[in-house]
Amino acid sequence: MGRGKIEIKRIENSTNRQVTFSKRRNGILKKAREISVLCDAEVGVVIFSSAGKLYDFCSPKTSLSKILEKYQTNSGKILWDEKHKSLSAEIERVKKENDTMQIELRHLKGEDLNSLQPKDLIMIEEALDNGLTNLNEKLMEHWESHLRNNKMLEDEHRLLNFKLYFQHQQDIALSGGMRDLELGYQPDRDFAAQMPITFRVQPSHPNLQENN
Amino acid sequence: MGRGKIEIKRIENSTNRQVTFSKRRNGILKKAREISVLCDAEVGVVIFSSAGKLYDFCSPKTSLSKILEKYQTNSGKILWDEKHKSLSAEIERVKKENDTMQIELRHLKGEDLNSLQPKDLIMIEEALDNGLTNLNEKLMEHWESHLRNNKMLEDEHRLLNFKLYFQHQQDIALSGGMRDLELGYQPDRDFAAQMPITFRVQPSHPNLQENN
DNA sequence: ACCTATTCATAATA
DNA sequence: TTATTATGAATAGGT
Repeated sequence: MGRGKIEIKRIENSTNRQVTFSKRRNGILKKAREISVLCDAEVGVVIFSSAGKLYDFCSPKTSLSKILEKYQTNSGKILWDEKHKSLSAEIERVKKENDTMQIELRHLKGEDLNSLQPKDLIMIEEALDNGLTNLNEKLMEHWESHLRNNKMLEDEHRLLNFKLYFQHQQDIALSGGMRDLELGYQPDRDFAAQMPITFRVQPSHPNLQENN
Repeated sequence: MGRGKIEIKRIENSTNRQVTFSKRRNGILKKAREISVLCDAEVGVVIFSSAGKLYDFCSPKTSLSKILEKYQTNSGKILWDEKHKSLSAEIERVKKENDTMQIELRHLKGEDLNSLQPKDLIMIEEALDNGLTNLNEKLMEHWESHLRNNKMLEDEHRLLNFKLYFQHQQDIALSGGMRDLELGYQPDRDFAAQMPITFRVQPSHPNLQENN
């Protein structure tokens, strides 16, 4: 097209090359715009001149990012930079770790045991036993601390009662009047109900039986 | 260019649209190739048809990756931003899941219990109990299957012995000779040592005591 | 897919 | 760079 046919090979004359680039570049970008409108296509064009100047087109209602993402999923080619690879690898790694833990958790909860050999089952059992031991130790600490606190409260309570009583007697002595003393220590009857299951003696926790 | 001028707007007739797409797509890709050769330009084109089919061109001696990397440094636009974000979010999500499981695992193993309240400890304990129950059930299955197999072997053994003995007696009867019968069933004395820890009766597994 | 009248893009030129 | 224009290329519509 033009005053003469040309061969498709590098234009040696730099000026001509530049002019041709300018014209054809516009031509391509125009065509890209047209096809995207006419045919409802998603188009992305990126052009660098030999001088390194950038020109680009992207069909409306989308973005180069989106087009390129689609390109990757569609072509299987990977356009990503190193950062992406490392991110993907990281995901892969963490997901694997996740799976391993998932399985271990299931096993500890007594699920998905069918594929395991007795040897493995016994290892899990030992882990569970161990966990229970540690757990009971910790619960015992809590319990003892609870008892200690309770004892302190009780002592304090008694002391207050004593003081009030003493005051009362003093009042009586001073005024000759008579009042009911309504205060008095009352143990918490609901306490047993708050006691953790662990400490209600039951056959499933012989260690605690021994500790009792 | 064609039998008539057309307006640049979406072609409603689907067949026409498809045909036009096909023609113009080829046109663009050809132009892209030509400008890259004629003008020594770097060109990348990605086109998706409305049906989602992918066509692309990339100038020789380079790659879409390289062109796009250059695009980013040159334009300042970050094509990967969205992808980056989604990947990072994915990592974040999976790592969080990981941490949760990590903590749960530790707790089940009786580690890092200091921050927990008795209520939480009891929940963990119930999970462990549950796990142990399931586990023991599974081990019991293995054990019983083991015993069954053993019984079958034993029965077979007895049968063989009986047959051999019978044969022996026949031989004696027939030959009048005398031979020692050296075969006989002997129980496996080491078997107890192979018995998994679970089944050796011990105070830590009262359920099994009951099952015995 | 092929045909071709027509429009469009552009090479040469200024 | 831009404008002009002759020419070849691209393609719309039809088969």
